[in-house]
Amino acid sequence: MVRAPYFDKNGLKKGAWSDNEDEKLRAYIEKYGHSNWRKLPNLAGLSRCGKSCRLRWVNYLHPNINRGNYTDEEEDLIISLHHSLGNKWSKIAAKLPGRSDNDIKNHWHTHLRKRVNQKPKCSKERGVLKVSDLKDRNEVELLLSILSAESSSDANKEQSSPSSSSSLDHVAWNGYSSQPISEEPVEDFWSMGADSFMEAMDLMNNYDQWQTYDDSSASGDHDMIDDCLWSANGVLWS
DNA sequence: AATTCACGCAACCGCTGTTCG
DNA sequence: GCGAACAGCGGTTGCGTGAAT
Repeated sequence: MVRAPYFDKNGLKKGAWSDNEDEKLRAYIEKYGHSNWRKLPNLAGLSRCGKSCRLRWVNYLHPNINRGNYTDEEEDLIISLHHSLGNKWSKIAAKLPGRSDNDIKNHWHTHLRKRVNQKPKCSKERGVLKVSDLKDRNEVELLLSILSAESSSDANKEQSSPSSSSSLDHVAWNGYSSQPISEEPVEDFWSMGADSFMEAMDLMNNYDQWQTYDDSSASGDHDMIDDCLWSANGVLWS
């Protein structure tokens, strides 16, 4: 499953790690820490480069690493975070204790990407929200009030328990913008998201195509709406 | 039983950002 | 302010494994 071990031209070992190497690395770091990855291999008696040692420790040997199966909650969180952050695997990993960026990246490419690509545009399954559910502006505003309540309850949770993450801080309320906004405080985050959503809905009103979602002439705007709804579903049905 | 193929994941590579002298 | 050294990140690759034929 991994590359066969070999030595490069500098005499550094590459490829799969042996149990003996793992033990040496683990023992060294547990005793002395890893203040300097460059020097660590020599000090630990390993014929590896510092990069390789760091990667092995971070992705495999670190005591907090969770190598179990991903839960549905973790997968949903990754999907939401990916929607808002893009391929910022280290930032996503920071929200999932015990999971490394590499592990999440692999899981995304092998499992979740397919799942997201199969996301239903207008599915009735699981009560997924769809464009045709929103018959007029009043319903859009109703949706926003629901999401707003969700936002403030999350903000309260955040206050009472700082270590738990708010659900909204990982949901893509930038609507159709590709700009990452994860660093925004929750309030700004929400207001930016709501504006984007309303903007997209206004566009939809202008086209007067609430019930003709598949009209290809406005596909770009439909994509925007779709993104907003996908985000909304992330909040409503997670 | 043998072969082919797709998948999953550990590890590598190159680039960027940060720190330090 | 500048350049070298280092750490970290994200994209990609190599290969073992198991399912399919």
